[in-house]
Amino acid sequence: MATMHDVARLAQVSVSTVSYVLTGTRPISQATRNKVLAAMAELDYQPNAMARGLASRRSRILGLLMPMDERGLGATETAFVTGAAAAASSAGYHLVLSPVGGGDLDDLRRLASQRMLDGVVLMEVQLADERVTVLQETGVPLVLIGRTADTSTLSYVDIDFDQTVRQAVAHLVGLGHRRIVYVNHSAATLASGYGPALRTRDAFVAAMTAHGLDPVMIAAEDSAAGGRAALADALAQAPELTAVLAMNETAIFGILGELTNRGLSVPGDVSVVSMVTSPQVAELATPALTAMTSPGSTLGRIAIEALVRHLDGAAGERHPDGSAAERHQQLLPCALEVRGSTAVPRSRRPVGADQ
Amino acid sequence: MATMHDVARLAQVSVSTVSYVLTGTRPISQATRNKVLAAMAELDYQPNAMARGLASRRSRILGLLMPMDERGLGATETAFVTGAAAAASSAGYHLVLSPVGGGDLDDLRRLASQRMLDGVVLMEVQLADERVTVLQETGVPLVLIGRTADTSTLSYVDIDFDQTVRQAVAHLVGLGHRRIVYVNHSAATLASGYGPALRTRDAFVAAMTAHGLDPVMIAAEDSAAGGRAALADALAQAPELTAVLAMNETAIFGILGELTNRGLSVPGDVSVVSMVTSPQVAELATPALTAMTSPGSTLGRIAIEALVRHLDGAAGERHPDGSAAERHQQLLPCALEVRGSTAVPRSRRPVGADQ
DNA sequence: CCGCTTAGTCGAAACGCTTCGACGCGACTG
DNA sequence: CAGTCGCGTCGAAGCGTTTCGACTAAGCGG
Repeated sequence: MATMHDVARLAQVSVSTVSYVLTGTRPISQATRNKVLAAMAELDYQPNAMARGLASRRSRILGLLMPMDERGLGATETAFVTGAAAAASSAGYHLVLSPVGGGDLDDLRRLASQRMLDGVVLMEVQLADERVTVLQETGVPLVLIGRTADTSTLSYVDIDFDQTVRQAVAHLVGLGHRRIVYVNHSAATLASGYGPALRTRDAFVAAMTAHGLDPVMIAAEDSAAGGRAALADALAQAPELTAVLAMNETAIFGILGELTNRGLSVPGDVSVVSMVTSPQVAELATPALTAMTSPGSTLGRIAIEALVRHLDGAAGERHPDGSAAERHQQLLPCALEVRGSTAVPRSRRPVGADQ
Repeated sequence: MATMHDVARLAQVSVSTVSYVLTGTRPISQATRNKVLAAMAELDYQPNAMARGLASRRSRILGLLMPMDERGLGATETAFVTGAAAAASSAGYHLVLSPVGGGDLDDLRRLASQRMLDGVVLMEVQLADERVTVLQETGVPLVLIGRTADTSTLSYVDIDFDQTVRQAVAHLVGLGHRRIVYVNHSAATLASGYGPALRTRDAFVAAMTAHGLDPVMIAAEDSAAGGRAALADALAQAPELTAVLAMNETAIFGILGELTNRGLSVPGDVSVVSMVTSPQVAELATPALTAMTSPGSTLGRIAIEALVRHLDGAAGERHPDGSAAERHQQLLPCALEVRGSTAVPRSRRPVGADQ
């Protein structure tokens, strides 16, 4: 493994000159630069990341902290990751994913305070999230995907749930649906303060009320069985329903299965819209699902760009008022993609009327 | 940020003593150890990962290189990652995931040769995989998930596809099925040398032949539409089929949809077995799929353990014959989990006979 | 023609840790 | 009782960079 000394010796310049060629911190004449570059190529020189990190006090590594549960990562999350990785790479940073679970807060603290990460993007943020506190204590620059309850001091990028729900409801109402049921995540998830679940709930109530309609909501476990149970609940509470709006990407397959079991066709008898769903998953169903597609990779890119701007700009760009850091706060809506699972309701008669 | 010097001064010992307390490289008396520990606690000392890495020439970071395509990560891959992370953590290593795509071989080379990673686990290995070559050139210890064509010089852990297919076929044949169609990945995937696709294909031919049956195989695109097309193909080639064995986790939903469309019930008319599938995905279908469950987290754990053994044992444990490294090569079968999608065939008459 | 800036380069001091050789000392050994 | 050994500790030399101050030579306005 060649070091900078070797390069310097071969190019007959000092070590610092080699460093300047590499980092561009000071001007170097074209002739010298060429000599150095040639030496590097000849020795197949690669800078040692550790030494560089130690001396410069920055690792050029960004962490993406993603809780990995049994469910796996949907295409949405994957798009997010690839978007973030691409953005990091083009800004000259490496992106590493750390699969920190719920329990290992200590592990998280250690990772952050060992100065191995220049900055961190935190996914799946809860309204009250201990991880945010831990990370803030360590002083690592931080961008959230999602929002905590108090957003005032933090940078975040999140889906505009309000707008997304409003658009979904408008689509269904526009088709003529009046009786729409919203299937959310489980009661436990709601109780735990999962932002998307809470925000979409509120947005649904608001949107339906605005249309003069009655908002019916059901909580469903994140499983096919949960979806089946939720549909049963829904039909019990609102036998005349003609449309289902589902936030729960996992439960939706159970919902579809149960509809078939009960002899109800999609979209003939019941229209279904899936929220925050990737095209890939939407296409898995038969018929393919009309869905609100999440802006996954854009979200990832924006988060990283905000973080990098903060890091690279940290030098002198403070506000006139003396406030330390720029906050970046942004919401992106999901896009409506109409596929085969929504249609004009067959009739205004309650679907259960002929039973 | 407190440094080791601060700790040493506060504890009134030398810097090296503090280091020995931390690393356990040399014996330290209990009294001294306590003084040092107390000082660390008081200063909230955290060792600087970069300095440590520079001095010791090891980062205690392991890389998990996972290609992330649009499809997303299934529960199988997720289980793998969590298993690996847990194993790494309990061996005192950090595990970072790097979402290296196909194109960035240079990026990969840079990452590996900057001595930031002590070792690497490579996922989704192709039979002829350039990444393996690149990584071997850099001299980074390497464990594969999957196998290249020539396995002689490499460590790997992989699914025992032969055994898995044999077991799946045995299950169906045991129920009385004679006409079984195997739905593989796409022709393009096969042509690209994707090991699992090729190995299962060969294993299926062998298993069917052993039972005196005719192996019918269909390639399907990784999408629901691909699955629908594949089923149409299958019925054209073997109208009397009573069972489908599918390797393609994505296409399987299309297969199920198309069966329903054609008025064929599962498992009444056709039994379906999904290969290398997680319980979570299997439960999404209605009825839940009989599946060969992949040993995800075990696979991850074993891979990391092999890597760590290599790294920690690297000191003197060479073979008597002088060969440098121990190779770890292991295959794990998937476990058959019978759910609702398989049953005794309704009759021996071709399913298409009444058309 | 003189001082001043600026481009281009060098040498040396960090950065925060590990590790090696050395040393003092009490406990064995013969 | 001298010689050995191993435990516990120290000081110093790196590890491979970045970065800062200093120096030289050239360019320029007055």
